[in-house]
Amino acid sequence: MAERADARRNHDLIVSVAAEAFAEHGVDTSLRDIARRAGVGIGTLYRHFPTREALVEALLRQRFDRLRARAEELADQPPAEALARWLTDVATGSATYRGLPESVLAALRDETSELHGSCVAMRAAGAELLARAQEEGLVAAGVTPEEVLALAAGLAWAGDRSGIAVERLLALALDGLTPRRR
Amino acid sequence: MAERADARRNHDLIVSVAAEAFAEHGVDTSLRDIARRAGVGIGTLYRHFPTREALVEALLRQRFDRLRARAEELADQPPAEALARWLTDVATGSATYRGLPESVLAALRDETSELHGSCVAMRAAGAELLARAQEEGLVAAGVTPEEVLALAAGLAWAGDRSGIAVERLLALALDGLTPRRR
DNA sequence: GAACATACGGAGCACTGCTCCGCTTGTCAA
DNA sequence: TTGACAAGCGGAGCAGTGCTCCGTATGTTC
Repeated sequence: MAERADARRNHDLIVSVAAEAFAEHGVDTSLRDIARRAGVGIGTLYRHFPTREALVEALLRQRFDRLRARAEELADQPPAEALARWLTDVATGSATYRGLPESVLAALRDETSELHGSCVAMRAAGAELLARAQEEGLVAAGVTPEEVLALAAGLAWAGDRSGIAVERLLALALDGLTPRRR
Repeated sequence: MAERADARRNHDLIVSVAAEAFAEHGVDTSLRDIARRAGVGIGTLYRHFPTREALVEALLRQRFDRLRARAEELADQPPAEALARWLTDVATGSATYRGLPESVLAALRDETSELHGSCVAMRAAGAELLARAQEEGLVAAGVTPEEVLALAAGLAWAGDRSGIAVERLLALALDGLTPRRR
């Protein structure tokens, strides 16, 4: 028996309402509230998304895919600029929903997560940019993609909490707070 | 009428149990649980600390005071090292309780907070270190104390979530990810 | 030892995440 | 068209949360 039409309709409805609610109140929004706003029962919401993470994942996957695509777009630009631009996109994009940076780091670590795959693909694309910058000596050799992503996520988090622009914090970290003695 | 002995006893008991519980499960630990572990009723806990923030504040104030003192200790060291050491202390100290970096940034912003005073004092002491580093051209002129603190808090947060050492992330930010073209 | 302000404890309210299950409803074969 | 039935729906219900309120107990003072 094929997928029922009402099920698909509800699925999409919940996703779109959740996107709105998350953007408005962060990823900790009450799921009951989302169900209410979508006009479905709480049971229906849980049928489609057994955990809150599952719902976040549905919204996060496309974000990861977009960031991967973005990294590939930037491949033909000068390494330093490409890396800086990409990290800015990562950080500012993470500020869409309050609580999202946490999900990003969680998805990277949790290998059983549905998201892990697309998250790893994104990281790999970013790693490419990082490697190119390192080849040209623009970034220290020992720096790993994980470190760079953690840095970006942390600054996205801090920007949200402090009211300081994420771009500013990222610029400080990229240029180095303390200029090199020369 | 003087303060009752049982009240003072309970107050101190709750604080010490809370410190333990926060260190173990983060600042979002159930307050009912803390009351239970302290052997007092939930009402008693709320009588002493009307909000969760009040309880966090009681634990945070001494931390701020210590960081202020630490900044003053470091005053006679070379500016760059002094700033780096102090920020390391800020960041690693923030990792004591999960959720603490958030409280730090919140206390800085919320001027009505009980904590605001000691938090501002700490910031001022840190600002001194920053200013000295800037005078010697070791840090770019436009960088503000708020930005530096937000950076440290964000990296403390990211370190906790990513499993990467806070010191490592801070070192990346201080040295600059992208070495200067010269 | 009496009087009384002060502090205590927990029942209770409105909320949360999540489960479970009786009742609909969409779908497809007859 | 109609019947059968899997699939999906909705919400009552459970255990937990933060927080309030108030009758009861207790430390303190005269």
